[in-house]
Amino acid sequence: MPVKLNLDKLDFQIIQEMMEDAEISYADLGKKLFVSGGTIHVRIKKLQEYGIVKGTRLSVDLKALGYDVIAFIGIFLEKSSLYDTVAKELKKIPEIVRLNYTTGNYSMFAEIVCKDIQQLRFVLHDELQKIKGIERTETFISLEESFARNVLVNDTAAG
Amino acid sequence: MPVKLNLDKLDFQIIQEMMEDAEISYADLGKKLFVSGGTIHVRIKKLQEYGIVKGTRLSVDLKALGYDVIAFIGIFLEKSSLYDTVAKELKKIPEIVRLNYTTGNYSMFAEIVCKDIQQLRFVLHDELQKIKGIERTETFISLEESFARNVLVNDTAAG
DNA sequence: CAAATATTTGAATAAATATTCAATATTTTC
DNA sequence: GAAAATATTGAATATTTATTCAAATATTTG
Repeated sequence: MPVKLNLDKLDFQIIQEMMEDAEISYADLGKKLFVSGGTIHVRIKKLQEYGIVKGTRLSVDLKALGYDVIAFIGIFLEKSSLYDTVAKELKKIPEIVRLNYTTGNYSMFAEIVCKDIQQLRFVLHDELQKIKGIERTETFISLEESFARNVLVNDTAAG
Repeated sequence: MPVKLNLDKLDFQIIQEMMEDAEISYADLGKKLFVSGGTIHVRIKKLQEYGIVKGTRLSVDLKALGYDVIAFIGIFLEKSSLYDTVAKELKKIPEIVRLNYTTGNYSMFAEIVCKDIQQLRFVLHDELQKIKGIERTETFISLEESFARNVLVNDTAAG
């Protein structure tokens, strides 16, 4: 059972700012939000205790590293009861970075990151086809990412 | 023109580790990767100069904040030339956190994060429908996220 | 509205950690 | 394979920044 959350505007502002840039110091963030560094400290400690804040991650330019190809894959299963076993197999493919069980047309929805179309072709054709229970797949290759951002967090009806 | 990258195994190991946890100190990361803290320092400086490393982001438990509903939206446009104007309109909707221009069935592919089904309904029905140029949409609500992780980076045919 | 409780402030301090750098080791070049 | 160039080491240092805490403020409660 989660602790009853009682977050105010400042908590959400801290989260929003640090989702963009976690390197900012408590003092500087305090200046930005018109409170003292001590208050930022107390709030972040609270957010960590609540389990809302779960550390920081390095932001990396994957394109610059050569990971140019992003695609989405809609997956049709032979039987939806096969979800767990197929998910387990998909997890073994490192190029697949995300998998969701979805309503609608597809049984599951995957995101894949590759270095080039050859690698994508290999995963789709050689690896996915081997997995028992997948009926067929539909691939949507991203030609351009228009934007990717964080959700705007606030306290309307939260917690 | 990007600087010719010359990244070795250690660079990729540093990136991989810090994509999971950016709070680790140079000394500790050095221990983990069997080099000195000084070497980690030099490598990270290089990665920053290359523009590969772009700061750190706070990792937040959105579910705990009440953002329970994730959905994917396939969007059909009346004419694919309308992409830019529609993208601009979609960017104004804060619940839409990501938009890709894709090959395949749909013209564009969006991801949306909401607090509840009511909010999702509102965005789909009241906001998306208002946008000129959208023919129709297909929504896939995530019932479960099986996994979400970073791609495995390495130097095969990189940079 | 007074008392009790909780929160914020801001400066002092402690702690952590990035940075520096001479010595050493490794790799590359000719 | 010797010389030159480059990279690593690891300890010393400087710097940053989290942490602490008493006083001041603000908020809640009966």
